[in-house]
Amino acid sequence: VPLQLADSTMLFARTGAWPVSLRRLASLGSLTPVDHLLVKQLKPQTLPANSELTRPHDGDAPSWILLSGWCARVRSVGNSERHIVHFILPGDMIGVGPARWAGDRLAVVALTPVITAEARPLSAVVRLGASEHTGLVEACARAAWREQVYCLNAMARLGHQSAYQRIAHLLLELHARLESVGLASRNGFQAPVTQAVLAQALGLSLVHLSRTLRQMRREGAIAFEPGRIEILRPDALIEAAQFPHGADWLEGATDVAALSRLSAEIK
Amino acid sequence: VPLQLADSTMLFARTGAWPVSLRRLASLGSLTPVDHLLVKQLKPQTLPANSELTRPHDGDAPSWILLSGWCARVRSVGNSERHIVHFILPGDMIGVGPARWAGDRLAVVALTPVITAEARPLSAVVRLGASEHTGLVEACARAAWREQVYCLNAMARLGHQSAYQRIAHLLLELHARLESVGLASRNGFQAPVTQAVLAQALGLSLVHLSRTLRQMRREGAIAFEPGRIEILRPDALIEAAQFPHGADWLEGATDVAALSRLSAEIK
DNA sequence: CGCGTCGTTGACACGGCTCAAGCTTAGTGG
DNA sequence: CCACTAAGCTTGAGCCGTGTCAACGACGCG
Repeated sequence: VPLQLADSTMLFARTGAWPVSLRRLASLGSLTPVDHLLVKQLKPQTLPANSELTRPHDGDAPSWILLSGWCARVRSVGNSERHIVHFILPGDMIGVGPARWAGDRLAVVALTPVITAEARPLSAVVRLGASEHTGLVEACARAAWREQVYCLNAMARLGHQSAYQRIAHLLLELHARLESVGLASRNGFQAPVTQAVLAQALGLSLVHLSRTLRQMRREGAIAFEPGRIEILRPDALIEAAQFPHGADWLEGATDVAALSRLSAEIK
Repeated sequence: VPLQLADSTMLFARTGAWPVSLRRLASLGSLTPVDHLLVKQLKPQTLPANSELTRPHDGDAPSWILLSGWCARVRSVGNSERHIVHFILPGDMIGVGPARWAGDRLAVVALTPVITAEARPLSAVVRLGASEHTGLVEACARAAWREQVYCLNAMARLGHQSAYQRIAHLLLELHARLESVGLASRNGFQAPVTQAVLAQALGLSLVHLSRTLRQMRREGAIAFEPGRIEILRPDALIEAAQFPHGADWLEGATDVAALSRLSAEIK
């Protein structure tokens, strides 16, 4: 686990600040220099693993922007079982955005030590929808949108896929998400979480998850060491996953015609 | 299946019009007489089963309000398997509301013959957020909220529950939803869908669903005939379900203290 | 009457869970 | 520096929940 943290904080220190969050926002909407300043002025702080960033029924939920480490939205079901609804990765925001949705009411916990920033100013701007920040507002709206898409993906995984398929799909999704903020190499990424955590997100038992991961490794589809995962044969995983893992398939502004034209050109 | 339809249309004819939808909206926000008129002026129409009310990537998705029959948001995963994300019941709206969320991009199909009304005028009013319609706007926002809660419930079911538990939870949820619009008796409701449909929503095979339903009947927990389900021992189902089935647990405006006071008074 | 859909039931295979043990690694305190 | 411990991962054995395949009956419809 410390591997990833070190990595992340190094990046954090090296580039000055905010590379992840700005990269994320910029990929979702066009930011002005003022927007950049707005984000950069937020004060980062570190929190230990297992901190609760948000409680289930928080009156006015705090707003955060995650700079390093992984979090998860969780819901406890039954006796002491916790269900991970979806992961929150560096660059993601928590409770920021104009459109609140039901998932916002679920608790958010830090799965690792994290670096976050209180994003109240950002949230306020976005909620006002100031006209000089349309790019920023749009970026936040899209971020919220994606969060929901990841939930829908999780549903499809849980409802209709085998362990192997679920794992394949989740790994591809995580890779795509991390890649979009520059935290993944071409075919690998740091995954600073325990297998138990992945199991909770996939609705599998720890033992079976471990077994299936090993099978994937045996087949040469993936490789992994503690804290890091390599996707050796993306095609194999995509084949197994059976449905799109990016967030684009439900992207707000894209239309079908354009998409099919695009895919035709690629072929 | 015709049982339920006859029932519903009779209700529809008897009470003049719109009892379901108005009841639903009124339960979510306080409506003015003008709001009532606005809803009543929508023109109802009937559509056959399996109609697609919304396609996956519809440019400007149409708005509907469902008056009779059941619909579902579906997503196809893999080869020819369709996943039912959640059910849309009489009184529910489709594509109405200020806050669009990702689920809106999924296709909606009619599971039965349905009576719907094009709700474009309603949608327009809500999207403008006219100040003389705050109650209506709030009602729509809450409706959208609930839709999301039902998705989250589905996730928890799929991720961490056995067949028996999933069925128990879904039945309770459906009962609660139908009861809130006056379409359920104290312990039963019309369920005009095939077991295959329930299986798709629960992520179970048709055969196993059938078996488990029969087991529940054998135990005296439920009773059913084609098109209708009775919950004979709610306590048994609640015990099995293990987590709340109503939409209240995540309700936007309510605070915990008020809720606990309320439940204390009831006892 | 024949047909298709829906529900039911049985037999069987298999995926995934549970229990349990053993292994590595890192952290802790003597 | 070396036990000692705890956390995480792996592996095996066995069981049970579910999926699959297949056959059948009931019902509604043309």
